[in-house]
Amino acid sequence: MNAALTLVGKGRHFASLGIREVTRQAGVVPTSFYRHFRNMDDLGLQLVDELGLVLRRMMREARENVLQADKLMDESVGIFISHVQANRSFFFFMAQGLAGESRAVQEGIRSELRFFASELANDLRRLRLADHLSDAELEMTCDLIVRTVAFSLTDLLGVSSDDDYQIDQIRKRTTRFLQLIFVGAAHWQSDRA
Amino acid sequence: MNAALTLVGKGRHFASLGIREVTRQAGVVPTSFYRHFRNMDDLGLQLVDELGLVLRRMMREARENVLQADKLMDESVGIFISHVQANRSFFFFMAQGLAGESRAVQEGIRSELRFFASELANDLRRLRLADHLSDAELEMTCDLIVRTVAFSLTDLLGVSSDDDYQIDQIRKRTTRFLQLIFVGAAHWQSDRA
DNA sequence: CACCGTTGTGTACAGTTGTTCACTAATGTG
DNA sequence: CACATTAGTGAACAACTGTACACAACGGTG
Repeated sequence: MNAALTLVGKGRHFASLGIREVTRQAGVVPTSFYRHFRNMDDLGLQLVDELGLVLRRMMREARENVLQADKLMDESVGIFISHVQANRSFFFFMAQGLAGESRAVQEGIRSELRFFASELANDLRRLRLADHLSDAELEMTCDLIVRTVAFSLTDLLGVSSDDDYQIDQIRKRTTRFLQLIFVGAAHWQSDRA
Repeated sequence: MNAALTLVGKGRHFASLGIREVTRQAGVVPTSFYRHFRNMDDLGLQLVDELGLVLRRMMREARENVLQADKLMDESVGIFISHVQANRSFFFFMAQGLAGESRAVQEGIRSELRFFASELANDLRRLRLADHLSDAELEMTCDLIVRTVAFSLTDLLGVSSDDDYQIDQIRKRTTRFLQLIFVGAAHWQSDRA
C-alpha cells in the first residue's frame, strides 16, 4: 500500500499502476502481491479505508483547535492545508479516486465525504452556529462546504508543495469561498420567505 | 480520438488506456496511431481542445435560452445536465482529467474552467445581475459557481444515464447550491461592512 | 494523367504484464 | 522447542505492450 501511494505521489495515476510495478516499488517479488490483495481494486479499497483514518485525524485536530467561532474558517482551512501537505500522496489518491476507474473506490471516497459533511453539520450545531437553519438546510450547506474544499484540493495538488505563495493564494481563495457560503446560509431563510 | 472517448465512456480511465487498445477500438492497425499523435498525452491534449468546443456550445445554448432572470438557475442547470447526457464520454474525460496523470491535460481543463467562469461573469454583468459586486467579488462568485457545477458533474457521471429520479435529485441539489451561493453574493458586501 | 503528401498496412522485436505453482523463510502461539 | 500460519521466492507461460521500418492504398492538385 505504501508503494502504491508512493507512485501516486510521484504523479502516476492509480488507474495506470500495475501489480508488478507496485511490487517492484515495494522491493518484493510480484507474486507476493497476492498474499495481501486479490487485485489492484482490492488494494484501492484498502487505501480508501486508510484514507478514512487520515480524514478523521484531520477532523479531530480541527475540533480541538478551533476555539472561537470567528476564526473558524481561517483555522479550518489552515488545518486542511497542512494535512494535505503532510499526506500529499493520500490526497492525490483521493482526488484521483473521485473520478477513478473502480466504481467501488469511487463510492468509498464519496461516502467518506458524506460522512465528513455530516460530522461537520454536527459540529456546527454543537457550536450553535446554525440555529437558524433546518436540518436539511444545514446538511445542504455542509455538503457544499465539503465539495468546495474538495475542489480546492485539486488546486492544492496542482502546485508544488513548497510554493508558499501559491499555497497562500489557494488558502485565501478557499476561505473566501467558505465565507461566501456562510453568508448565503445566514440569509437563506429570510431571502426565501 | 473517438475511439479513446468511447473507451472512457465505457468506464475505462484515460490514464490506463494504451496505444494498441485505442487503435484496436478504432479498427486500425497500431502503427497508424503515430500518423496522428506522438503519444497518448498528445491525444489527450487534442481531446481537451475538442472539449472546449463542447463547453462553448453549451454556453451558447444557455445564453440563447435563459431569457428571464428568475429562471436563470433552473434553466442553466437543466441545460448543463442535458449537455452532459448528450456528451457523456467527453465529460467523463473532463472529470478524469482534472486529477489526471498528464500535467498538460490537467492544466488545459483547468484553463477551460477559468474561461467558462470569466464568460459567466460577463453574462451576469450584462444581465445587470451583479451590479452590487466588484469585479473581484464577481469573479470569485463565478469561480465558486463553476466549481460547484463541476463537482456535480462527478455526481451525474456516477449514476446511470437513464436513472431519471437520481438525475432529478442532482439537478435540484445543484440548483439549490447555486441559489445559496447567489444569496451569499447578494449579501456579501452588507455583511462585510 | 502523373505526382506527392497523407493515411493505413504487415512484420518484427525486445520488454512488460498478470497469474500459476511448488518451494522456502519468517513469525508467533501452545 | 515444535508446529502451523503467514509472507516471500523463483521459474515459467502466454498474452500483451510501445515502437521501428519498409511498403501499399488513397486523395487531391498541377
